[in-house]
Amino acid sequence: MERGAIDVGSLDGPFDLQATLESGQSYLWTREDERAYETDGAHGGDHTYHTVVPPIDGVNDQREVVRVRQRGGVQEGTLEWESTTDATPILTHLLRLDDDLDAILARTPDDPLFERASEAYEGMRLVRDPPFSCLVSFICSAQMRVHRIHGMQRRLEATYGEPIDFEGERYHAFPTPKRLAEASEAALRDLSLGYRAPYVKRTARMVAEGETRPERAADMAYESAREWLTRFVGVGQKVADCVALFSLDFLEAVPLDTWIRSVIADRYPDCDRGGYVETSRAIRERFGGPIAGYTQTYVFHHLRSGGE
DNA sequence: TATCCAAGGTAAGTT
DNA sequence: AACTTACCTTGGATA
Repeated sequence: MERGAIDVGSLDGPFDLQATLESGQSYLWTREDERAYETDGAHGGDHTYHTVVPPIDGVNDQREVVRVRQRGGVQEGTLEWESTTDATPILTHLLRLDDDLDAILARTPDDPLFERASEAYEGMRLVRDPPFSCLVSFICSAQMRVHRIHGMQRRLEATYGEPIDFEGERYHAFPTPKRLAEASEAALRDLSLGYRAPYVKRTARMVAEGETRPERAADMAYESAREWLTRFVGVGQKVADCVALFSLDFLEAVPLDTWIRSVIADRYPDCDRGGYVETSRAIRERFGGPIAGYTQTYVFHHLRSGGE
């Protein structure tokens, strides 16, 4: 067992672990003192979270357990971690601690809605989820509430994920493409995936059989990447944007979900161009171009947690 | 207590 | 290419 701490003050800009992990971006972490995230706008808490990380190119070369909590605030606090390995590079990768948040926020729009959102969730960062897990979790997100999406991922892990024992506890990795491809549709439905069950199975099979992998979109231009990602079953433009933004480093991606669409209708009607592609371009420009995805995530979380 | 409805959409079938 | 519709499940609202 290794343990360590990351000094938040050493980062470029603040960091809020709870706001980052409970803002509906990632469904791959579990809060230890809670069955499921309430996600009612919580931030600044000192809860402990854990995840099991798959091998990530240039970061770690085997599965690792990581537990982390934040102490002492979003400006000068520390991130205390325990892991099967040195978790500093892993956390830096997964939680985008390498982003210069001050510089990014300086590029967001001068807009009252965004001002309120960024004040309410100071230190919220985007995540950088592992691609396959991100893809599956957002396929599951269709027409589903946030805490239920989270529950589906936990059941997938418990049922099909490789177990790893750490400090007397048993953790489960996210299932491999092979395991999900081998699962029966009925078994996946038993985990309450509903009509998403065959989507997950077929997408997993595409990856397991080596046909293609979501990572391949990372080297493409943004709009090409989004279009390309829709080849996976259960992935349309919106889910493709989520994978682009929350996993593949396309910070310009703005997923057009029902919340953002209602914001567009209410506050930026000139950006509603009818189709996804054109509306996406317009709102991306309004939200800050290259960092529009950061703006989207603050606005989304703010609205979803009751702000207006 | 029973019923109804909508939830971070997508695929497949029509016009 | 643009427009409908069906699709699993279930917590929370309404009667």
